[in-house]
Amino acid sequence: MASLATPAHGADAVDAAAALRAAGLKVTDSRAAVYDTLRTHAHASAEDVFLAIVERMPRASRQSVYNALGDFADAGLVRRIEPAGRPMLFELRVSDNHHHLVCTSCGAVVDVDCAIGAAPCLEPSDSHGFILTTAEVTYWGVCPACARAATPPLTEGTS
Amino acid sequence: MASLATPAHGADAVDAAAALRAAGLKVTDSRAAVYDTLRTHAHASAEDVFLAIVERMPRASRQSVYNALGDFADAGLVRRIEPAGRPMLFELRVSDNHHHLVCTSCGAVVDVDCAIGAAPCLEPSDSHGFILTTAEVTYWGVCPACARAATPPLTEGTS
DNA sequence: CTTTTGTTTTGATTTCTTCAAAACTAGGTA
DNA sequence: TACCTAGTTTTGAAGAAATCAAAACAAAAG
Repeated sequence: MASLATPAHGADAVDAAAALRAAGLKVTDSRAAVYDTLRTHAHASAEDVFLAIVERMPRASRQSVYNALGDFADAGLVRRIEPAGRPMLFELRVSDNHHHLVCTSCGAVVDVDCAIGAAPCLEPSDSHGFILTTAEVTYWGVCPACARAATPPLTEGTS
Repeated sequence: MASLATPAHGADAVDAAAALRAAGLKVTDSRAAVYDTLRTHAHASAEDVFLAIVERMPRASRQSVYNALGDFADAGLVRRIEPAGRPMLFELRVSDNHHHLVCTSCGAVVDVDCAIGAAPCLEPSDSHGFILTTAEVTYWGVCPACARAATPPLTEGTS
């Protein structure tokens, strides 16, 4: 195995750099690491990202993660979601109108495509004069894993 | 004017007390005040409620407002909404499935009835095995007042 | 009136996010 | 290549919102 031209995550690094440059952002190791983390961890919080990158980059700081995520969001590279009662989450999927399913028990988040047709929920019954920009749909429920965990062991209870 | 049987907000107080009792909650001045505040201030934050009642009840505390609002929510007397990036808001309108329009500029919140039919957004394209309980729709836009304020004075600019 | 259960107060604490300024570095320029 | 400069990262502190905990207190029942 050639020890020179093939760093473990070479391809990723290149892609992240390209994506950052395309968005008009200066490329740094820190930003590339944040970007790559979002590729493997959909719906990651700032803390999640920090914990993921601090292993490889011991000098990374939470603040730089917040900076990077904020810059990405401003540049349209990332979408920020904030389910009630939970820290912000970030995702790379930005070019479509999709919604989220959130587990009330563990906070797990899953993407869902828009329910009916293209953008159904974008038209409220009465806009009250607001100039609308987006419609956000959040489905709340219990994920399969939590539902299973919550169900009694089945050795007693249901007769 | 009879000084005895007609306290300024007697009717309200009675109604609030009745509502609290009906929900199985002990009736206190503090709770009644919180409840009444929600009747006049739809979509109030805990701080809003506190500021509203502290005028009449100088000894009121933020904590008791949080307690009351939490208890109300648990009892189904109140609905809690948490628009991204803003403090929680509370509303008395609980017995229907309605959604919210939030101003990205000033945070103003307005109720909107469900867009299509009864509960359209309650059915995602794929529930991913989740046991769904609610679907929450938030429309984001700029309210009339903020739109007006943001528009240049119209004495120069548009020719 | 007394008791009991639950509420309010007080004050501290936690969690998440943002602010600010000094040290540093990517990318352009001579 | 060496330098400059705008922009980034670090460090540490501060802020906002909500929650926790225990002692003082009050509503409703007996």
